[in-house]
Order: sequence, then structure tokens, then C-alpha cells
Amino acid sequence: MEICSERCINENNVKKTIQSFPKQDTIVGIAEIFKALSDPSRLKIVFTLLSREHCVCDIAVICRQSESAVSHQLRILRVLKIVKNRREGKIVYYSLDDDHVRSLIQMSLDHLSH
Amino acid sequence: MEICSERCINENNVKKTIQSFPKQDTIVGIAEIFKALSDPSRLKIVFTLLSREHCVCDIAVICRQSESAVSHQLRILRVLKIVKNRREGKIVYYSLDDDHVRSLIQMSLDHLSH
DNA sequence: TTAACATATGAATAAATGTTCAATTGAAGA
DNA sequence: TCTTCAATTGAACATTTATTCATATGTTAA
Repeated sequence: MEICSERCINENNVKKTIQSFPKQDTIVGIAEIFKALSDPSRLKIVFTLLSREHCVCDIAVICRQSESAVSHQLRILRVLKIVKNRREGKIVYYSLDDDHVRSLIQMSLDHLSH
Repeated sequence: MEICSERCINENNVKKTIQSFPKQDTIVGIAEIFKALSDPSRLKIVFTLLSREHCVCDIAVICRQSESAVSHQLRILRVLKIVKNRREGKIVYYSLDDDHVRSLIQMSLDHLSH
């Protein structure tokens, strides 16, 4: 490819980095996960589900958000497979979908206190 | 506190979760880290610095972004201590500030392929 | 079937955010 | 000192995004 044909400082290193560069899809996919966790309202919901499942109503109480707002955010988290839900009569219980999220949270806590 | 005084489904669990809830500052702090990594343009820059340092000019070439845009994004990453820089004459080299970012990226890659 | 309740959805508004363009800073060499 | 170059900064614009309000599902009990 003709990238860097005109001018760049260290052409050799640039080429090496470009070779090990992930696909655009990978970048976008990871960005989406981080974006899901980048909003304080949504992150509160994730923290709420860190130790146990909760119904939408209770999540709203814990996070001090409207049920509608919580429901909107839960949909985003659900699409990204960060949370899952189960219905029990009228009530829908939400919980974390897998353990990766827990690890991500833990890593970021570590980074925060560096 | 009088949270949940009116109505919530499982008062006992709600109380337990509220007790283990982190401070608002912690939530916001973590959200900021994730937000920094939630933009594809910014994430590309982080991927660029994953294996070696690069100057601003080269980052722009690798990421196919304008130098101005890259500089703006680098400032955000720098403030959050995700990247650091060193000057060598006219040229400024950027690199990752610590290894937590690498771990975060790895975790998210794992999550992506679940 | 109705009424009541938990949750979900759609549209609209307000706020936040990334990029561009122009101008500026700071360092090196002529 | 003047010019060139790498990088930074500020303002403006366009897009994205979270929340609110009103309405719609879907389930249970009467």
C-alpha cells in the first residue's frame, strides 16, 4: 500500500504497526462495549447487577432513575450481551450475562487507583 | 434512608445492593475511562500504541485521521493517564501510560468472541 | 372481560461530543 | 532573525445520545 508514501517520520515502525492492526470491525466492536459502560447511568445499572439479579423496578430505585430510562438503558446493555433477563410473571429480572464485565470493571478500578 | 419506602419488589435485596454500592466519584471515574476508549477514532490510537511508541504525525497516518483530530484525541487520553508523551526536538512521541489499558483491551477482545 | 401493574417502546427535546478549519506555539536550521 | 515544520489550541458545526413524556405490551387477578 502507498500509505506514508509522502512523509512520515519513522516509516519502518509505521509499517510494522499497520501490519499488526486489527480489522475495523474489531475496533468498532470493542468501542461499542466500552461505550455501553461509558455512561454513568448505565454503569450504575451494571454495578447494581454485580452481586445479584434485580427487577427493573428495583434497579430504578437503586439507581434513582425513572423506570423508563432504566428500561431504555437495559435494552442497550442487552443487545450487547452485557446483561440478560428472565421473566417471572409480570416481573422481569436482569443479571450480568457473563464474567467478562466483572473483569473489565475490576481492571478499570485498578487503573483508577494507579 | 427512606429509599424504597413506598414500593419495590424485593426490599431486602435492594438494601443489600445499596450497601455495597460504590461512591458516585468512583462511578464517574470509571465511566470516564470507558468513555475514553469508546470512540473508534480514539481506540484506533490506543491500538496504534499497543506495541510501540509513535509520533503524532505517524499516528495520523496509521489511523487515517488529520493531525489536528489526533492531537485533540491524544489530549483526552493524556488527561486520563492512558497515554504519556515525550518530546525529542520538534517531534512528540506518545506511548501507553501503563499496562491496565492493555488488559482492558484484552478483556474486551475476550468478551467480543464469547 | 375488565382493571391494575411491570415493563417496553416511540417521538421529541436538550445536552454532549468529534471533526474541521484557522490560528498559534515551540523547536531546529539557514 | 526568519523560515520551516510538528504539534497544539479554539471556535464552529454537525452528529450522537440520554432523558422525558405519552402510549403500548403483556401478565395477573378480580
